[in-house]
Parts: sequence; C-alpha cells; structure tokens
Amino acid sequence: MSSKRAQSARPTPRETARDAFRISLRQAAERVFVRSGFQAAKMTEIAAAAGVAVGTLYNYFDSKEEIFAEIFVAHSRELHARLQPALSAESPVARLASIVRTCLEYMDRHGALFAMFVERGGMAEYDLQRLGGEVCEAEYARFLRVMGEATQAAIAAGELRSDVSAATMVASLSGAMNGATYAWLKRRRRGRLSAVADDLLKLFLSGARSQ
Amino acid sequence: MSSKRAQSARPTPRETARDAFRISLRQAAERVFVRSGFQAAKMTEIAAAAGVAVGTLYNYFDSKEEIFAEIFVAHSRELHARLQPALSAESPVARLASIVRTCLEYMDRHGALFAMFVERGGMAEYDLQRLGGEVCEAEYARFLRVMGEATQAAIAAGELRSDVSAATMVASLSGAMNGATYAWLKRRRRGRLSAVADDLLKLFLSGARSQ
Amino acid sequence: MSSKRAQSARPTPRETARDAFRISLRQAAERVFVRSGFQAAKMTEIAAAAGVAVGTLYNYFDSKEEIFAEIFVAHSRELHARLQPALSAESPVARLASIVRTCLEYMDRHGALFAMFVERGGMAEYDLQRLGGEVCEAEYARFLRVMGEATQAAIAAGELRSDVSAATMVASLSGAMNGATYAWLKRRRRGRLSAVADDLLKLFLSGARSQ
Amino acid sequence: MSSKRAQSARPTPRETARDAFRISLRQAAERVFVRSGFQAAKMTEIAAAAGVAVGTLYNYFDSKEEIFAEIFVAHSRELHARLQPALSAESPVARLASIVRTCLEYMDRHGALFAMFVERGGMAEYDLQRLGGEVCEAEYARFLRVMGEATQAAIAAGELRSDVSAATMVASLSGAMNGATYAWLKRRRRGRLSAVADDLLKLFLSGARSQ
DNA sequence: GATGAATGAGTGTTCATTCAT
DNA sequence: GATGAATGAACACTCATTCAT
Repeated sequence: MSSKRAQSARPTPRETARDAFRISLRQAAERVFVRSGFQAAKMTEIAAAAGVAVGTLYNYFDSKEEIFAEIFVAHSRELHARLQPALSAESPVARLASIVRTCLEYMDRHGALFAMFVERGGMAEYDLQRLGGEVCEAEYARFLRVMGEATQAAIAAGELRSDVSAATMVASLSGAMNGATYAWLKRRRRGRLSAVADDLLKLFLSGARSQ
Repeated sequence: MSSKRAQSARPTPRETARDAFRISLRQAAERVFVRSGFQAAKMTEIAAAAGVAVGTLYNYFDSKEEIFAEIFVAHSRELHARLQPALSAESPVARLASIVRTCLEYMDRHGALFAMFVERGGMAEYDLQRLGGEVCEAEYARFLRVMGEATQAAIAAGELRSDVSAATMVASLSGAMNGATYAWLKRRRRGRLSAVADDLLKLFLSGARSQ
Repeated sequence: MSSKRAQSARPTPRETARDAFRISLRQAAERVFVRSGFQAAKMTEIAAAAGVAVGTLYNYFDSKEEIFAEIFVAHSRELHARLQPALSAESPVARLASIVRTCLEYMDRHGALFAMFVERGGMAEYDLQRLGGEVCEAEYARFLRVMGEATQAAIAAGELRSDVSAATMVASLSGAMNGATYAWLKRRRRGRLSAVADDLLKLFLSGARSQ
Repeated sequence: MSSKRAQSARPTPRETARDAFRISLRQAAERVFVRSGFQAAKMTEIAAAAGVAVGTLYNYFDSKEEIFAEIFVAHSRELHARLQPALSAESPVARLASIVRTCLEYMDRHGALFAMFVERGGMAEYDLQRLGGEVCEAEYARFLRVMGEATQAAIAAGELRSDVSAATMVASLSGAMNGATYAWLKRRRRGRLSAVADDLLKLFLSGARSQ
C-alpha cells in the first residue's frame, strides 16, 4: 500500500528523492525505537526525532508496525549483503566462521537491533496479528537458512561430524552467538562483541569437528 | 505488599486457601499471557480466564506487572528446585550436563515461559522502569550464575579447557539451549525438546574439552 | 431502612447497645472523614478505624453518604442542645450574643466539622442527588432560622436598627462567624477561636444598633 | 506545561486562535463544573459540552484538575482586574466599600464560581495533594490580602476603630459577603446580590467606625 | 450479627491514526 | 506533500456495595 512503483525499472528522480526521505524517517524511528522500545516509542516522538509532523510519517508508512518492520528488514538486508563475501569462501567451515565473524561485527555496531528484535517478539508464535513479528521472523528464518546451508555443506564435505544433525548445530551456534550478544548487552556493551568471535568458533568447531 | 505472613511457621487454613486461590489466578494469567503476550493480554481477559471479576484479581495482585513477575518467579523457583539434585553431582561436568538436561526437560513442559520471558524483554536494558523486567532479569541472572559456577569448577578441575573464559562457555552453552528451544518452538513443539539435550552436550563438551 | 424502632417508647437493652455501637462506628468514621475528606475516605479505612469489617458498617448504615449525614446531624443536634440555654436569655440581643459565643466554642472543639461541611457542599444547590448535602443543608438552615428568630425579635424590640433586614443581619453575622472560623483554620487552629467572639459581637452589635 | 509562549511579545495568529479555543473549552468546562461539581463532572461530559472529543481536552489541558484550577484562576484574575479602580479610591474606607460592591457585582454574574470554590475545598487544610485546592487557596488568600491592606490603612488613618484587629475586621466583612452570597444562592439567585451591598456596608461600617 | 472476599460499573487518561487546511 | 489538531476506542485500576459463610 506504500510503494506503488515497480512498473518502471528506472526510478524517476522524484522517486529517488522520496526513497531517500523515507530512509531518513526510518532511521530517525530506529533511534527512537532503540531508546524506548517498540511499545514505549510514540509516533509523535518519532516524528519529532525526524523533524517532521506525524502526518508526514503516515504519508510514508502505513503504521507504526510498518516502520518497525522496515527497520528490521533494512538491517537484515544489509547484514545479508555483508554476508555475501563470506558465502564465497572455499570451505564450508570457513564460510561458517565468516558468517559468525560478520554477524558479531554487525552486532557490534547495531546491537540495539538485537534487543529490539527480541522485545518485538522474535519468538512470539503466539500473537499472529503482529505484522512486525511476522516480517522479523521471516528475516531471522532467512538468516538461519544461510547458516543451515553452510552447515549441511560442511557435514557433507566431512568437515563437521555427521552424528549430530545440522539443525542442532545451527541452533547451537546461532544460540551461542545470541548468548554472547546478550552477555555483552548486559555488561552494557563494554568491550567489542566481535572479540569473542574466535573463542566462540574455537569452542564450536572443536566440538563439531570431533567424532 | 501482598502476602504478609511469615511470622507464624504454620499458615492458617485461611491463608493456605488464599494462597491456593492466588496460585490458580496466577496460572489462569499464565495461560492468557502465553496466548497473547504481555501487552496484548487484558486484565478482563485474565479475569475471565480465571472465572473471577477483575476486582478479584486486584485483591490478590497489585498490578498486571506483578502478576507477570510472579509467574516468572514461580517458574524460576521451580526450575531451581529441580536443579538441586543436578548440583550435587560429583564432577563439575556432570553437573553441567545435568543442568542442561533438567532445563530442557523443564522447557518441554513449560516452553511458553521462555517465549514470555523473551517478549517481556529479557534484554531490555532500555526500559528500566519495568518491574517485571527487573525481576525476570534477576532470575535469569541467577540461573546463569549457577551455570557459571559449575563451569568455573570444571575448568579449575581440568575437566574443561582453560584457554576459553568460563563466561564465554556459559554464554555459548546457555545460548545453545535457547537456540534449540527457539527452533523447537518454531516447529510448533514437534518432538521432545529434551531429546536434543544429548547432542547439545556432545557438541559443547567435545568442544570445551579439547585444547 | 436503618432504624425500624420508634414503635416502643422504651428501647430494649439490645437496642440501647446497638445504638451505642452505632455511635462508636459513627465516631470512627468522623475521625477518618476529618483526616481525609469525604471523597478520599474509603469505607475500608473507616471500618479499620472502627475495628470492624466493612460488612459490619453496612449492618448499621446504608451507605457512606448516610454515615456522613449522621455525623453532621449528630453535631447539629448537639449544637442545638447547647444552644438551648442561650435561647432563654431575656433580651434578644443577649440571645444573639449567646448563640455566637456558643457556636464559636463548639467550633473550637469541632472545627473539623465545619471544613467537612464545607467540602461536602454546604452550598451545592447544584447536585441534588447528594443525600448528605440535603441533610446537611437542612441542619444549617435550622441553625440560620434560630439566629433569624432572635434577630427579628431584637429588631421588633427596638434593640437593633430597623433599616436593615433581619435576613441581611443574619447573613452578615453568620458569615462573620464563618469568616473567623476560616481564618482560624487557616492559621492551623492557633489560639482559641472563641477568643474572637467578643470582637465579632462588638463589631456587629455596634453596627447593628446604630441607625 | 501548557502554554510555552511568552518569548515573543506578539503572539502569532495561530497562538491567538489556540488560546481562544482553550478559553472556549475552559468555559464549557465551567458550565459542567457548575452544574455537577468537580467530582461529579466527567471528562466526557465536559468534552460533550464543548463539542469536542475527550482527546481534544487533553490537547489543551493536562488533567481535570488543571482545567478546574484554570477556571478559578481566570475568574480570580478578572475580579482582581475589576478591583483595580476600587483600589485607587482616596480614603481607605471608600476603597473597602468599592471592593465589597465590586465583588458582589461580580458574584451576581458568576455566583456559581463561589459554590465551586467552596466545594473544591476552600478550607480543606486536610488534603494537600489537591492541586486545584492549592491554586484556589492562593487566589483566595490574595483576595483577603487586598482587603486586609485597605483595612489596615483605614485603621491607621483613624477611619476605623482601633480596638478590633484588622484581621478580625477582614474575617468579619469577607464572611458577611460570603454569608450574603450563600443566602442569595439559597434563594436561587432571586434578586440582585449587589443590592445588599449597601446594607452590608452600612452594618459593617457603622460597627467598625464606632469606638 | 460479624466477616471480608467477590463484584463490576465507572473513569481519567493515552495515543495511533485521520483529515481539513 | 506537509501539517498538527481532532478523534475516540481502549484499558488498567478503584472502591462502594453485596452476600455466602
């Protein structure tokens, strides 16, 4: 209901400008969401942060939910883009290692995203109304899929043990990343999150390689 | 501010009955919270689920927040009680293994708890006013401490490698458990969550033992 | 709906005991009303002050309003009883003077009553639903009538000027008493209110006597 | 917290319009308060009386209390403005007379104000939380101060007797005005309240002049 | 008669969304 | 397209009153 383009491959200058503005609104919203959480963030606050009127917000987004979802999707897209080089690594295990490092580096800069994601109910299978929830979950699922593919490839290539399912390995590794991120948030972001990447991988890989 | 007993070792029958009723209200609330999430759950809905009037809810709890916090604390207490046998195991590693198995078994029965915890902002460093959040975090921190102690002991006893910090190991193992739980919730609780306990431990321990 | 007696001239011992209890409830309520005001006073608070359960309160009074009204009526009756000697004074002016002195002495002991009366809307012609209001007004009207009769008699006897209506004199004198009471309440009851009685009378009478 | 101008001497047209609207809301609220009293007046009722939605009310006022306080302050300000000419009278006694006449004339038009003031607890020393109460009292105190100054000046100038304190005279005169107002309200505003001003003054002054 | 837990209508306030200018 | 005032549904919480024990 928001962007009705997609008919012309080449966006007009007007469309480009509009998109740039939309992005600036989204970024202002992100600052507010990160500061206040989804529920506590008010549309007027977001508008103020963006230096526009609420009405303008609604000229670009259908709802608060939509803004939130777009923030999440934008970050997810960016992370995936950064993941591309990692995915071209020769060995599947090197790919996994790259994924972990890239993700933790990304978190270092955008850790708040994680907390927002969590608050917004990354797990809430319960509340299907939540538009934001659905989109966020889809993106997270996509991320897990990428890890899953690398893991399966690594098992198939004999680089990782085969007596533990790829699914369990992915749950384990992605969970470990979340656990490290959680601890880092709890210690109020002291130190660099990506500094633990090596230890995380050391633990995981020496475990996942043995048999 | 709610139960003012504790002076007499022997609760009166009235107090016992009151406590039992309080528990039944709490359990009704848990069903609603699990179904709807904290924010979407309405006090009238909770009251209806408990078969009482809203006023009655307020005769037993000071606020929606308090109900939520009590649910969380109750589960945390129960989990810790179940953890006691595990903590008496001889070797630190056996203790860790017991912890993992006990937790996942508990999740099997009370998986919803996890999702509620997550939604309520286990990570929300942002919104310090949240009473529920604070209590929940305190309980989770207690849980991590138990794991941390076992891990440190295991390292000291030479049962686990010493080139990775206990903190990272705990983050990794607890995270792996969460990751497994998340995956289980996503597949709509198909299968028994505790079935993956052995694989999780196999992965973690063979990794954490090598050097 | 509350007292169903009145058939036998001689109250049974049971009735006497019941009335005594009723009075103790009313007095407890008065303490609470005085401390908190009508609106802020809660029935549970009143019950606690009386050392009974709320249910018991409702065994003796139909409503919060009724308790309030009875407090007011009881004080009004007592004041009127104390006024009786004053009313037997020979000269109408001496009667007026006695009324003023008696009232201010009564206020000295029960000043809070006045404030309660005022809060409860001594003037509220607006809110006809207020039971308490009606009764309170009736009692106040009765008081004004007593003053009015003495004033008219004084005018008729030539003791007071006849070029100002009795009604205006009553309004003036009763208002002056209220004004003095208000000032006394404002200075947190410092000093004895009845100490100003003589000045008040001096002012009023030398004014009301001239022509 | 409500109007944040005052920096530019010249309000913008928008501000002017906003203020005018605010005033119309306040006046609608006054009608409702006068009809129902503070406690019984509902925000929805006020909104309906103003022909707006409740939300609009909250766009202009922070709370029901604030609306009430503003009504009171507005009237107090207006009365004080009208009092200015009176205060420039030569003799202190003429000043007092002017004050009384001006007040009663004001009451003639805004008698309801008085009742509202009274209900809202002109005397309530008890309930200090009441914002409305505090503001109202402050304004009433200001009024009494004006009378007090004129009275003291009159005594100093030998225009009034010196054997009765100015405070007692003020209490007496202001009380008499209230008493007359009360009587006028009781007779449902029949006749003009200011018609009794002369008699009131006659009584007070001939009393306060003698010695 | 005493008790106090249960009741549920009632209310001030919030805030995402709309829409006239 | 931008604005921001208007909207009104929604909701946590209160408390006078009832009534089963």
